[in-house]
Amino acid sequence: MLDIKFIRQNTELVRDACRKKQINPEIIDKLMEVDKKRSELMQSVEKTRRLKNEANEKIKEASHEERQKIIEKMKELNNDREKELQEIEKKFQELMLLIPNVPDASVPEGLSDNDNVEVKTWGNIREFDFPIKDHVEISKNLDIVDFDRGTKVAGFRGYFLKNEGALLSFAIWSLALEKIMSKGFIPMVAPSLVKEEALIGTGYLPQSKADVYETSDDMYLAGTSEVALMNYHSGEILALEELPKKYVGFSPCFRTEIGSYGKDVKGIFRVHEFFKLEQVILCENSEEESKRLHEEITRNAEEILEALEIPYRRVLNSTGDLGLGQVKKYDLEAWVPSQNKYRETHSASYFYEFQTRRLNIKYKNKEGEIKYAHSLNNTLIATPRVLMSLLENHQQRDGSVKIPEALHKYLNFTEIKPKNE
RNA sequence: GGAGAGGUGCCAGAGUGGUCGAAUGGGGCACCCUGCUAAGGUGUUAACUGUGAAAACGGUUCGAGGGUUCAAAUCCCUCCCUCUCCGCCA
Repeated sequence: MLDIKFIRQNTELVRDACRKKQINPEIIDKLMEVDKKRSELMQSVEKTRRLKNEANEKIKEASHEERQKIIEKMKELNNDREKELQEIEKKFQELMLLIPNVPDASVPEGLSDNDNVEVKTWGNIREFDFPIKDHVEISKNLDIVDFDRGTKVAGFRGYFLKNEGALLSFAIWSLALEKIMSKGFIPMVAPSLVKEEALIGTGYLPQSKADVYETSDDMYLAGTSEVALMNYHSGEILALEELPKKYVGFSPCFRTEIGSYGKDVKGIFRVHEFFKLEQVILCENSEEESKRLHEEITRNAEEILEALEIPYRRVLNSTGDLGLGQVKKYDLEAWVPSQNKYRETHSASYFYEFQTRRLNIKYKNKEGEIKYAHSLNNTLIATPRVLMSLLENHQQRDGSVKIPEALHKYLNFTEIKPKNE
């Protein structure tokens, strides 16, 4: 959510943000109209309230007769405008939730992820001197993912990680957790089952209702632990000394993947249920600080991919690929040999006050003023998605897969051999 | 699932229609005092928001929403949340 004062003063800027994020800019006109009405009504209503309050003061000390007189007078004050104000207020809030944050000037304009700009690549893309297999085939041969029984049990996009596949996941989590904790992140195991307000606070609702599972008792299954972690401090005023607050949350993540029915139907790339370690940061209300930490959390994730020896690239997302609240976003994309392209595995973004306004997360600055904090988040590692790249990039001629050295200390094997050839 | 209790300021906790933005205690902050010294005293200590250049002056907020009333922390309704006991359960 933006500050209405900011919108009033920068109406054209926000209108432009709508255009860039492909939101109908008419919403701004509507908002300004409602805002004007709201201000007028508010002033009128407050005037009436003032009269009432003054009368109340008098009544306290008035004699019986005076009292009756005042009461009669007060009865005549009509309250129609109160109702009107309430209705306008409701409309106002609804609109405010739909107003997008303004993208950073450095964000390239575009319509979709096709317009994202590559800003960095890392690692050498392997030249295979044998016919390569995709991760589905590899994992079947190694008996580390069971898709058939996965769909039998869990339906479309269901899967079981099995044997070394299961162990590999634990090893990756351990590696990632160890690395991020050495940087002062506080480890959290976060709820996935959350209340509606938690999703509104983070900006997933009301916009993206279709992407989220709703339970039979009106709870929701969050698609990321960002939701719970951001809500962790909702309604709080933090001390300056505790900022930046750095959390790494672990949780199962649920996504309906509505709108991508035909995409990535095979394998573990796009599933309804996965696990993720997520970085979430609350920091001071400073653009420089947000930008600095944004680079930092992006690097943190890159270091994990590097430890896993997976070639990747960093892209700067175009305006069309930004969420409602995001100011700027980098995606990390890991190399997938069988598809001969990079595929998204991480998403690092910052929001300025967009989320903290909704969640009411503040802190007291040096001057003692209460400010909204800034928020950022990034994937640290998501499984099983990253396994796709890991398995394919490290596959060997004989069908086995070599385990990257960084994981050895968490496992009692250094390669996975085919079990049924 | 059954039964009960409760949601008030940074915390604890009083308050059952106007004298309550809210007693009292604790904590925080400021100043003072000092041979009862990990002590004593005095004062102070909410957030949001409107008009305004500012000073200032208003408005809102006692879980949320609605209602009764000239007037609601206090009465009524709905919802949410928390806790306790029993049951069930990893």
